[in-house]
Amino acid sequence: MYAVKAMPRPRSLTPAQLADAALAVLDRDGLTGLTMRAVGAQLGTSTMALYRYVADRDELESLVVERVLDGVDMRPPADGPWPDGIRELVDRVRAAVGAHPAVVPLLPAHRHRSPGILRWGEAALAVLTRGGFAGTRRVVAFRALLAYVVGAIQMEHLGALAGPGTAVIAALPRAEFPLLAETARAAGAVGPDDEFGGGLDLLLDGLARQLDG
Amino acid sequence: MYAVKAMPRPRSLTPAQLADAALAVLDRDGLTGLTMRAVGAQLGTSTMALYRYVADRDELESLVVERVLDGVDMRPPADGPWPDGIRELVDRVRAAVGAHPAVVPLLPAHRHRSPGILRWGEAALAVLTRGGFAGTRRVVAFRALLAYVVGAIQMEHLGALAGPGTAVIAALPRAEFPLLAETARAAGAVGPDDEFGGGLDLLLDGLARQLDG
DNA sequence: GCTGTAGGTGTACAACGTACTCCTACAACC
DNA sequence: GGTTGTAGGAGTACGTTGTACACCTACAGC
Repeated sequence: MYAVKAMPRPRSLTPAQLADAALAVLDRDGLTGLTMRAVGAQLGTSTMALYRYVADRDELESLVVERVLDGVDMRPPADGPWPDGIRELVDRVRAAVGAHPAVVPLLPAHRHRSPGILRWGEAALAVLTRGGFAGTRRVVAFRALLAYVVGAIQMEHLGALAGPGTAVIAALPRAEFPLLAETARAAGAVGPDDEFGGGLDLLLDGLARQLDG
Repeated sequence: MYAVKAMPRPRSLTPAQLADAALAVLDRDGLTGLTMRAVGAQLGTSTMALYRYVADRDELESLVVERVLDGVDMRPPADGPWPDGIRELVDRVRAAVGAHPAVVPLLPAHRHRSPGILRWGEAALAVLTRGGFAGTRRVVAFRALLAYVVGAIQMEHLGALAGPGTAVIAALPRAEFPLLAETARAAGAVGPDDEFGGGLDLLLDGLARQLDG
Protein backbone atom coordinates (compact mmCIF):
# COMPACT_ATOMS: atom_id res chain seq x y z
CA MET A 1 0.00 0.00 0.00
CA TYR A 2 2.94 2.33 0.55
CA ALA A 3 4.24 2.34 -2.99
CA VAL A 4 1.34 4.06 -4.67
CA LYS A 5 2.04 4.55 -8.33
CA ALA A 6 -0.17 7.55 -8.98
CA MET A 7 -2.55 9.87 -7.22
CA PRO A 8 -5.90 10.75 -8.76
CA ARG A 9 -7.40 14.08 -9.46
CA PRO A 10 -8.26 15.79 -6.16
CA ARG A 11 -11.85 16.44 -5.24
CA SER A 12 -13.13 19.81 -6.29
CA LEU A 13 -15.86 20.02 -3.64
CA THR A 14 -15.90 19.73 0.10
CA PRO A 15 -18.78 18.01 1.87
CA ALA A 16 -19.47 21.34 3.53
CA GLN A 17 -19.89 23.05 0.17
CA LEU A 18 -22.25 20.30 -0.88
CA ALA A 19 -24.26 20.68 2.30
CA ASP A 20 -24.41 24.43 1.89
CA ALA A 21 -25.59 24.16 -1.68
CA ALA A 22 -28.25 21.64 -0.75
CA LEU A 23 -29.42 23.79 2.14
CA ALA A 24 -29.59 26.81 -0.14
CA VAL A 25 -31.76 24.89 -2.57
CA LEU A 26 -33.93 23.63 0.25
CA ASP A 27 -34.42 27.12 1.66
CA ARG A 28 -35.19 28.54 -1.75
CA ASP A 29 -37.32 25.82 -3.35
CA GLY A 30 -38.58 23.78 -0.44
CA LEU A 31 -38.33 20.06 0.08
CA THR A 32 -39.88 19.15 -3.27
CA GLY A 33 -37.33 21.36 -4.99
CA LEU A 34 -34.42 19.58 -3.34
CA THR A 35 -33.41 17.32 -6.22
CA MET A 36 -30.04 16.01 -7.27
CA ARG A 37 -30.27 18.03 -10.45
CA ALA A 38 -31.06 21.25 -8.60
CA VAL A 39 -28.14 20.80 -6.21
CA GLY A 40 -25.81 20.02 -9.12
CA ALA A 41 -26.93 23.18 -10.87
CA GLN A 42 -26.49 25.18 -7.67
CA LEU A 43 -22.88 23.99 -7.51
CA GLY A 44 -22.24 24.38 -11.22
CA THR A 45 -21.39 20.69 -11.53
CA SER A 46 -23.13 17.81 -13.18
CA THR A 47 -25.84 15.94 -11.39
CA MET A 48 -23.85 12.75 -11.26
CA ALA A 49 -20.83 14.39 -9.67
CA LEU A 50 -22.77 14.52 -6.43
CA TYR A 51 -22.66 10.75 -6.25
CA ARG A 52 -18.93 10.95 -5.60
CA TYR A 53 -19.84 12.55 -2.29
CA VAL A 54 -23.09 10.92 -1.26
CA ALA A 55 -24.45 7.46 -1.92
CA ASP A 56 -27.98 8.63 -2.67
CA ARG A 57 -30.51 11.36 -2.07
CA ASP A 58 -31.11 10.14 1.46
CA GLU A 59 -27.51 10.79 2.34
CA LEU A 60 -27.77 14.25 0.86
CA GLU A 61 -30.66 14.93 3.18
CA SER A 62 -28.58 13.75 6.11
CA LEU A 63 -25.93 16.23 5.12
CA VAL A 64 -28.50 19.01 5.14
CA VAL A 65 -29.87 18.04 8.53
CA GLU A 66 -26.35 17.98 9.92
CA ARG A 67 -25.62 21.36 8.41
CA VAL A 68 -28.63 22.91 10.11
CA LEU A 69 -27.64 21.41 13.44
CA ASP A 70 -23.98 22.31 13.07
CA GLY A 71 -24.37 25.81 14.40
CA VAL A 72 -26.11 24.67 17.56
CA ASP A 73 -24.24 24.81 20.84
CA MET A 74 -24.62 21.28 22.15
CA ARG A 75 -22.84 21.79 25.46
CA PRO A 76 -25.21 21.12 28.35
CA PRO A 77 -25.68 24.24 30.47
CA ALA A 78 -23.79 23.37 33.63
CA ASP A 79 -25.31 25.69 36.18
CA GLY A 80 -28.71 26.94 37.12
CA PRO A 81 -31.82 24.83 37.76
CA TRP A 82 -32.06 21.78 35.54
CA PRO A 83 -35.38 22.80 33.96
CA ASP A 84 -33.71 25.98 32.76
CA GLY A 85 -30.97 23.87 31.26
CA ILE A 86 -33.51 21.84 29.32
CA ARG A 87 -35.30 24.97 28.19
CA GLU A 88 -32.03 26.36 26.97
CA LEU A 89 -31.17 23.24 24.99
CA VAL A 90 -34.63 23.04 23.49
CA ASP A 91 -34.62 26.69 22.51
CA ARG A 92 -31.31 26.28 20.72
CA VAL A 93 -32.51 23.54 18.40
CA ARG A 94 -35.81 25.26 17.93
CA ALA A 95 -34.01 28.40 16.81
CA ALA A 96 -31.70 26.52 14.47
CA VAL A 97 -34.56 24.62 12.87
CA GLY A 98 -36.69 27.74 12.71
CA ALA A 99 -34.05 29.35 10.52
CA HIS A 100 -34.60 26.58 7.96
CA PRO A 101 -38.19 25.45 8.34
CA ALA A 102 -38.10 23.24 5.27
CA VAL A 103 -35.89 20.72 7.07
CA VAL A 104 -38.63 19.98 9.57
CA PRO A 105 -40.12 17.05 7.64
CA LEU A 106 -36.67 15.50 7.45
CA LEU A 107 -36.06 15.44 11.18
CA PRO A 108 -38.21 12.48 12.25
CA ALA A 109 -36.68 10.21 9.63
CA HIS A 110 -33.10 11.20 10.39
CA ARG A 111 -33.54 11.19 14.13
CA HIS A 112 -31.59 7.96 14.64
CA ARG A 113 -28.61 8.47 12.42
CA SER A 114 -27.97 12.16 12.84
CA PRO A 115 -24.87 12.77 14.95
CA GLY A 116 -26.16 16.26 15.66
CA ILE A 117 -29.41 14.99 17.11
CA LEU A 118 -27.53 12.35 19.07
CA ARG A 119 -25.26 14.98 20.53
CA TRP A 120 -28.30 16.98 21.52
CA GLY A 121 -29.74 13.90 23.18
CA GLU A 122 -26.55 13.34 25.09
CA ALA A 123 -26.65 16.93 26.34
CA ALA A 124 -30.28 16.67 27.36
CA LEU A 125 -29.54 13.47 29.23
CA ALA A 126 -26.68 15.18 31.04
CA VAL A 127 -29.04 17.88 32.28
CA LEU A 128 -31.68 15.34 33.30
CA THR A 129 -29.04 13.33 35.13
CA ARG A 130 -27.84 16.40 36.97
CA GLY A 131 -31.45 17.04 37.94
CA GLY A 132 -31.63 13.66 39.61
CA PHE A 133 -33.16 11.44 36.98
CA ALA A 134 -31.81 7.93 36.61
CA GLY A 135 -32.82 4.48 35.42
CA THR A 136 -36.28 3.97 34.05
CA ARG A 137 -37.42 7.43 35.00
CA ARG A 138 -34.68 8.99 32.97
CA VAL A 139 -35.59 6.88 29.97
CA VAL A 140 -39.21 7.97 30.11
CA ALA A 141 -38.33 11.59 30.79
CA PHE A 142 -35.94 11.72 27.89
CA ARG A 143 -38.31 10.11 25.45
CA ALA A 144 -41.19 12.34 26.52
CA LEU A 145 -39.03 15.40 26.05
CA LEU A 146 -37.92 14.27 22.61
CA ALA A 147 -41.47 13.43 21.60
CA TYR A 148 -42.72 16.83 22.65
CA VAL A 149 -39.92 18.69 20.92
CA VAL A 150 -40.28 16.73 17.70
CA GLY A 151 -44.05 17.07 17.72
CA ALA A 152 -44.16 20.72 18.71
CA ILE A 153 -41.60 21.76 16.13
CA GLN A 154 -43.57 20.01 13.45
CA MET A 155 -46.81 21.58 14.57
CA GLU A 156 -45.16 24.95 14.58
CA HIS A 157 -43.93 24.74 11.02
CA LEU A 158 -46.81 22.84 9.47
CA GLY A 159 -49.29 25.53 10.41
CA ALA A 160 -49.50 26.42 14.08
CA LEU A 161 -52.77 26.97 15.88
CA ALA A 162 -51.33 30.30 16.89
CA GLY A 163 -50.35 31.52 13.45
CA PRO A 164 -51.60 31.32 9.90
CA GLY A 165 -53.03 27.86 10.44
CA THR A 166 -55.47 29.35 12.88
CA ALA A 167 -57.46 30.95 10.10
CA VAL A 168 -58.16 27.57 8.55
CA ILE A 169 -59.53 26.14 11.76
CA ALA A 170 -61.37 29.30 12.70
CA ALA A 171 -63.32 28.87 9.47
CA LEU A 172 -64.51 25.41 10.49
CA PRO A 173 -68.20 24.67 10.67
CA ARG A 174 -69.15 26.02 14.06
CA ALA A 175 -71.88 23.54 14.68
CA GLU A 176 -69.63 20.57 14.15
CA PHE A 177 -66.46 21.82 15.82
CA PRO A 178 -67.52 24.47 18.33
CA LEU A 179 -64.61 24.00 20.69
CA LEU A 180 -61.98 23.88 17.96
CA ALA A 181 -63.35 27.07 16.45
CA GLU A 182 -63.42 28.78 19.82
CA THR A 183 -59.92 27.58 20.65
CA ALA A 184 -58.64 28.77 17.30
CA ARG A 185 -59.98 32.23 18.02
CA ALA A 186 -58.46 32.27 21.49
CA ALA A 187 -55.18 31.08 19.99
CA GLY A 188 -54.77 34.36 18.20
CA ALA A 189 -53.69 35.90 21.50
CA VAL A 190 -51.01 33.26 22.07
CA GLY A 191 -47.71 33.79 20.30
CA PRO A 192 -45.65 30.86 18.97
CA ASP A 193 -43.07 31.27 21.72
CA ASP A 194 -45.67 31.19 24.47
CA GLU A 195 -47.33 28.22 22.86
CA PHE A 196 -44.13 26.24 22.46
CA GLY A 197 -42.65 27.29 25.80
CA GLY A 198 -45.93 26.86 27.63
CA GLY A 199 -46.23 23.27 26.51
CA LEU A 200 -42.63 22.57 27.44
CA ASP A 201 -43.22 24.07 30.87
CA LEU A 202 -46.16 21.75 31.38
CA LEU A 203 -43.94 18.77 30.68
CA LEU A 204 -41.14 20.12 32.87
CA ASP A 205 -43.63 20.69 35.68
CA GLY A 206 -44.72 17.11 35.38
CA LEU A 207 -41.10 16.00 35.55
CA ALA A 208 -40.42 18.18 38.58
CA ARG A 209 -43.47 16.83 40.34
CA GLN A 210 -42.26 13.30 39.66
CA LEU A 211 -38.89 14.12 41.22
CA ASP A 212 -40.57 15.44 44.37
CA GLY A 213 -43.09 12.65 44.79
CA MET B 1 -81.70 21.24 -15.15
CA TYR B 2 -84.76 19.07 -14.48
CA ALA B 3 -85.12 17.69 -17.98
CA VAL B 4 -81.95 15.69 -18.12
CA LYS B 5 -81.64 13.94 -21.42
CA ALA B 6 -79.48 11.02 -20.38
CA MET B 7 -77.72 9.62 -17.38
CA PRO B 8 -74.12 8.45 -17.63
CA ARG B 9 -72.62 5.18 -16.73
CA PRO B 10 -72.69 4.78 -12.93
CA ARG B 11 -69.48 4.70 -10.94
CA SER B 12 -68.06 1.26 -10.46
CA LEU B 13 -66.16 2.09 -7.28
CA THR B 14 -67.07 3.60 -3.96
CA PRO B 15 -64.70 5.97 -2.19
CA ALA B 16 -64.55 3.41 0.60
CA GLN B 17 -63.34 0.72 -1.79
CA LEU B 18 -60.70 3.09 -3.06
CA ALA B 19 -59.59 3.89 0.47
CA ASP B 20 -59.48 0.22 1.39
CA ALA B 21 -57.40 -0.64 -1.66
CA ALA B 22 -54.98 2.21 -0.98
CA LEU B 23 -54.67 1.19 2.65
CA ALA B 24 -54.03 -2.41 1.64
CA VAL B 25 -51.24 -1.28 -0.67
CA LEU B 26 -49.82 0.95 2.04
CA ASP B 27 -49.83 -1.86 4.58
CA ARG B 28 -48.25 -4.27 2.15
CA ASP B 29 -45.70 -2.13 0.33
CA GLY B 30 -45.17 0.82 2.62
CA LEU B 31 -45.39 4.49 1.81
CA THR B 32 -43.00 4.33 -1.14
CA GLY B 33 -45.11 1.55 -2.61
CA LEU B 34 -48.29 3.61 -2.43
CA THR B 35 -48.46 4.74 -6.05
CA MET B 36 -51.40 5.47 -8.29
CA ARG B 37 -50.42 2.52 -10.45
CA ALA B 38 -50.25 0.14 -7.51
CA VAL B 39 -53.67 1.17 -6.23
CA GLY B 40 -55.13 0.83 -9.71
CA ALA B 41 -53.70 -2.65 -9.98
CA GLN B 42 -55.02 -3.51 -6.53
CA LEU B 43 -58.51 -2.55 -7.68
CA GLY B 44 -58.20 -4.17 -11.08
CA THR B 45 -58.83 -0.86 -12.79
CA SER B 46 -56.63 1.40 -14.82
CA THR B 47 -54.40 3.92 -13.13
CA MET B 48 -56.26 6.85 -14.58
CA ALA B 49 -59.63 5.68 -13.36
CA LEU B 50 -58.59 6.73 -9.88
CA TYR B 51 -58.61 10.32 -10.99
CA ARG B 52 -62.39 10.15 -11.28
CA TYR B 53 -62.41 9.79 -7.50
CA VAL B 54 -59.46 11.85 -6.28
CA ALA B 55 -57.87 14.96 -7.70
CA ASP B 56 -54.31 13.80 -7.10
CA ARG B 57 -52.10 11.57 -5.00
CA ASP B 58 -52.37 13.90 -2.05
CA GLU B 59 -56.10 13.39 -1.94
CA LEU B 60 -55.60 9.66 -2.08
CA GLU B 61 -53.42 9.93 0.99
CA SER B 62 -56.14 11.92 2.73
CA LEU B 63 -58.53 9.10 1.98
CA VAL B 64 -56.15 6.62 3.57
CA VAL B 65 -55.68 8.73 6.68
CA GLU B 66 -59.42 9.06 7.03
CA ARG B 67 -59.86 5.33 6.60
CA VAL B 68 -57.43 4.60 9.41
CA LEU B 69 -59.21 7.05 11.70
CA ASP B 70 -62.67 5.88 10.72
CA GLY B 71 -62.75 3.06 13.19
CA VAL B 72 -61.85 5.26 16.13
CA ASP B 73 -64.49 6.12 18.66
CA MET B 74 -64.33 9.90 18.78
CA ARG B 75 -66.91 10.43 21.50
CA PRO B 76 -65.32 12.11 24.51
CA PRO B 77 -65.55 9.91 27.61
CA ALA B 78 -68.16 11.67 29.71
CA ASP B 79 -67.45 10.40 33.19
CA GLY B 80 -64.43 9.69 35.32
CA PRO B 81 -61.52 12.03 35.98
CA TRP B 82 -60.60 14.19 33.01
CA PRO B 83 -57.02 12.85 32.75
CA ASP B 84 -58.44 9.38 32.28
CA GLY B 85 -60.62 10.75 29.53
CA ILE B 86 -57.59 12.16 27.75
CA ARG B 87 -55.70 8.91 28.22
CA GLU B 88 -58.60 7.04 26.72
CA LEU B 89 -58.80 9.30 23.67
CA VAL B 90 -55.06 9.16 23.13
CA ASP B 91 -54.97 5.39 23.45
CA ARG B 92 -57.70 5.04 20.85
CA VAL B 93 -55.83 6.91 18.14
CA ARG B 94 -52.59 5.28 19.11
CA ALA B 95 -54.16 1.87 18.67
CA ALA B 96 -55.70 2.78 15.31
CA VAL B 97 -52.47 4.17 13.98
CA GLY B 98 -50.49 1.29 15.41
CA ALA B 99 -52.54 -1.08 13.27
CA HIS B 100 -51.26 0.72 10.17
CA PRO B 101 -47.83 2.08 11.07
CA ALA B 102 -47.07 3.16 7.53
CA VAL B 103 -49.56 6.03 7.77
CA VAL B 104 -47.53 7.69 10.50
CA PRO B 105 -45.47 9.87 8.14
CA LEU B 106 -48.71 11.12 6.59
CA LEU B 107 -50.24 12.37 9.80
CA PRO B 108 -48.32 15.61 10.36
CA ALA B 109 -49.03 16.81 6.84
CA HIS B 110 -52.73 15.95 6.95
CA ARG B 111 -53.25 17.23 10.44
CA HIS B 112 -55.16 20.31 9.36
CA ARG B 113 -57.49 18.95 6.74
CA SER B 114 -58.35 15.58 8.18
CA PRO B 115 -61.91 15.55 9.51
CA GLY B 116 -60.96 12.57 11.63
CA ILE B 117 -58.16 14.41 13.36
CA LEU B 118 -60.37 17.44 13.78
CA ARG B 119 -63.06 15.34 15.40
CA TRP B 120 -60.44 13.92 17.72
CA GLY B 121 -59.33 17.44 18.59
CA GLU B 122 -62.87 18.45 19.32
CA ALA B 123 -63.26 15.48 21.66
CA ALA B 124 -59.99 16.23 23.44
CA LEU B 125 -61.05 19.83 23.90
CA ALA B 126 -64.35 18.68 25.36
CA VAL B 127 -62.50 16.66 27.98
CA LEU B 128 -60.11 19.50 28.75
CA THR B 129 -63.03 21.90 29.08
CA ARG B 130 -64.80 19.53 31.45
CA GLY B 131 -61.59 19.40 33.47
CA GLY B 132 -61.70 23.16 33.93
CA PHE B 133 -59.45 24.47 31.17
CA ALA B 134 -60.49 27.60 29.35
CA GLY B 135 -59.07 30.50 27.40
CA THR B 136 -55.35 30.69 26.87
CA ARG B 137 -54.65 27.78 29.17
CA ARG B 138 -56.84 25.52 27.14
CA VAL B 139 -55.10 26.58 23.95
CA VAL B 140 -51.69 25.76 25.36
CA ALA B 141 -52.87 22.53 26.95
CA PHE B 142 -54.45 21.33 23.73
CA ARG B 143 -51.46 22.17 21.61
CA ALA B 144 -49.06 20.54 24.05
CA LEU B 145 -51.14 17.41 24.06
CA LEU B 146 -51.28 17.30 20.29
CA ALA B 147 -47.55 17.91 20.01
CA TYR B 148 -46.77 15.10 22.41
CA VAL B 149 -49.11 12.65 20.72
CA VAL B 150 -47.84 13.47 17.24
CA GLY B 151 -44.23 13.31 18.35
CA ALA B 152 -44.54 10.20 20.46
CA ILE B 153 -46.40 8.26 17.80
CA GLN B 154 -43.73 9.12 15.29
CA MET B 155 -40.95 8.14 17.66
CA GLU B 156 -42.70 4.89 18.35
CA HIS B 157 -42.97 3.87 14.72
CA LEU B 158 -39.73 5.28 13.43
CA GLY B 159 -37.70 3.13 15.80
CA ALA B 160 -38.45 3.58 19.46
CA LEU B 161 -35.76 3.78 22.08
CA ALA B 162 -37.57 0.92 23.76
CA GLY B 163 -37.71 -1.41 20.79
CA PRO B 164 -35.61 -2.41 17.84
CA GLY B 165 -34.17 1.09 17.51
CA THR B 166 -32.52 0.58 20.85
CA ALA B 167 -29.97 -1.73 19.36
CA VAL B 168 -28.73 0.98 17.03
CA ILE B 169 -28.18 3.43 19.83
CA ALA B 170 -26.81 0.84 22.20
CA ALA B 171 -24.06 0.27 19.64
CA LEU B 172 -23.03 3.91 19.73
CA PRO B 173 -19.46 4.84 20.60
CA ARG B 174 -19.48 4.72 24.38
CA ALA B 175 -16.90 7.40 24.83
CA GLU B 176 -18.82 9.94 22.79
CA PHE B 177 -22.35 9.15 23.92
CA PRO B 178 -22.07 7.52 27.35
CA LEU B 179 -25.47 8.63 28.61
CA LEU B 180 -27.31 7.73 25.41
CA ALA B 181 -25.75 4.29 25.44
CA GLU B 182 -26.62 3.78 29.08
CA THR B 183 -30.15 5.03 28.54
CA ALA B 184 -30.60 2.75 25.56
CA ARG B 185 -29.63 -0.21 27.69
CA ALA B 186 -32.00 0.82 30.46
CA ALA B 187 -34.73 1.32 27.86
CA GLY B 188 -34.78 -2.40 27.20
CA ALA B 189 -36.73 -2.81 30.42
CA VAL B 190 -39.35 -0.23 29.40
CA GLY B 191 -42.11 -1.45 27.11
CA PRO B 192 -43.61 0.79 24.42
CA ASP B 193 -46.83 1.19 26.39
CA ASP B 194 -45.02 2.29 29.52
CA GLU B 195 -42.88 4.63 27.52
CA PHE B 196 -45.78 6.21 25.68
CA GLY B 197 -48.10 6.27 28.68
CA GLY B 198 -45.39 7.43 31.05
CA GLY B 199 -44.66 10.46 28.93
CA LEU B 200 -48.34 11.26 28.62
CA ASP B 201 -48.72 11.00 32.39
CA LEU B 202 -45.90 13.49 32.84
CA LEU B 203 -47.74 15.97 30.65
CA LEU B 204 -51.06 15.30 32.37
CA ASP B 205 -49.41 15.80 35.76
CA GLY B 206 -48.12 19.14 34.57
CA LEU B 207 -51.61 20.05 33.43
CA ALA B 208 -53.15 18.98 36.73
CA ARG B 209 -50.60 20.97 38.66
CA GLN B 210 -51.45 24.02 36.58
CA LEU B 211 -55.12 23.63 37.41
CA ASP B 212 -54.36 23.47 41.13
CA GLY B 213 -51.90 26.34 41.26
C1' DG C 1 6.75 13.50 -20.25
C1' DC C 2 4.28 9.24 -18.85
C1' DT C 3 0.94 6.85 -16.31
C1' DG C 4 -2.40 5.16 -13.29
C1' DT C 5 -6.06 6.51 -10.44
C1' DA C 6 -10.17 8.53 -9.04
C1' DG C 7 -13.16 12.62 -10.21
C1' DG C 8 -16.46 14.55 -13.41
C1' DT C 9 -19.73 14.26 -17.42
C1' DG C 10 -23.25 12.49 -20.53
C1' DT C 11 -26.39 9.26 -21.78
C1' DA C 12 -29.95 6.22 -20.74
C1' DC C 13 -33.63 3.84 -18.24
C1' DA C 14 -37.27 2.62 -15.09
C1' DA C 15 -40.83 4.54 -12.35
C1' DC C 16 -43.46 8.23 -10.95
C1' DG C 17 -47.67 11.69 -11.30
C1' DT C 18 -50.84 13.13 -14.42
C1' DA C 19 -52.80 15.70 -18.96
C1' DC C 20 -55.18 14.41 -22.93
C1' DT C 21 -57.95 11.62 -26.10
C1' DC C 22 -60.60 8.19 -27.18
C1' DC C 23 -63.84 4.43 -26.43
C1' DT C 24 -67.68 2.41 -23.67
C1' DA C 25 -71.70 1.34 -21.04
C1' DC C 26 -75.61 2.62 -19.06
C1' DA C 27 -80.24 5.64 -17.83
C1' DA C 28 -83.51 8.15 -19.94
C1' DC C 29 -86.18 9.13 -23.75
C1' DC C 30 -88.99 8.13 -28.31
C1' DG D 1 -86.68 -1.81 -27.94
C1' DG D 2 -83.72 1.12 -30.46
C1' DT D 3 -81.38 5.80 -29.96
C1' DT D 4 -78.69 9.06 -27.66
C1' DG D 5 -76.27 11.90 -24.55
C1' DT D 6 -73.42 11.70 -20.64
C1' DA D 7 -69.84 10.69 -17.56
C1' DG D 8 -66.75 6.66 -16.42
C1' DG D 9 -62.75 3.97 -17.70
C1' DA D 10 -58.65 2.84 -20.59
C1' DG D 11 -54.56 3.91 -23.25
C1' DT D 12 -51.04 6.72 -24.62
C1' DA D 13 -47.72 10.01 -23.83
C1' DC D 14 -44.84 13.58 -21.52
C1' DG D 15 -42.06 15.76 -18.13
C1' DT D 16 -39.49 14.82 -13.92
C1' DT D 17 -37.30 12.08 -10.68
C1' DG D 18 -33.24 9.00 -8.86
C1' DT D 19 -29.43 6.68 -10.39
C1' DA D 20 -26.63 2.79 -13.18
C1' DC D 21 -23.20 2.73 -16.56
C1' DA D 22 -19.54 3.97 -19.70
C1' DC D 23 -16.67 7.19 -20.94
C1' DC D 24 -13.36 11.01 -20.76
C1' DT D 25 -10.15 14.01 -17.94
C1' DA D 26 -6.89 16.12 -14.90
C1' DC D 27 -3.62 15.77 -11.66
C1' DA D 28 0.36 13.46 -8.16
C1' DG D 29 4.03 10.72 -8.47
C1' DC D 30 7.51 8.43 -10.97
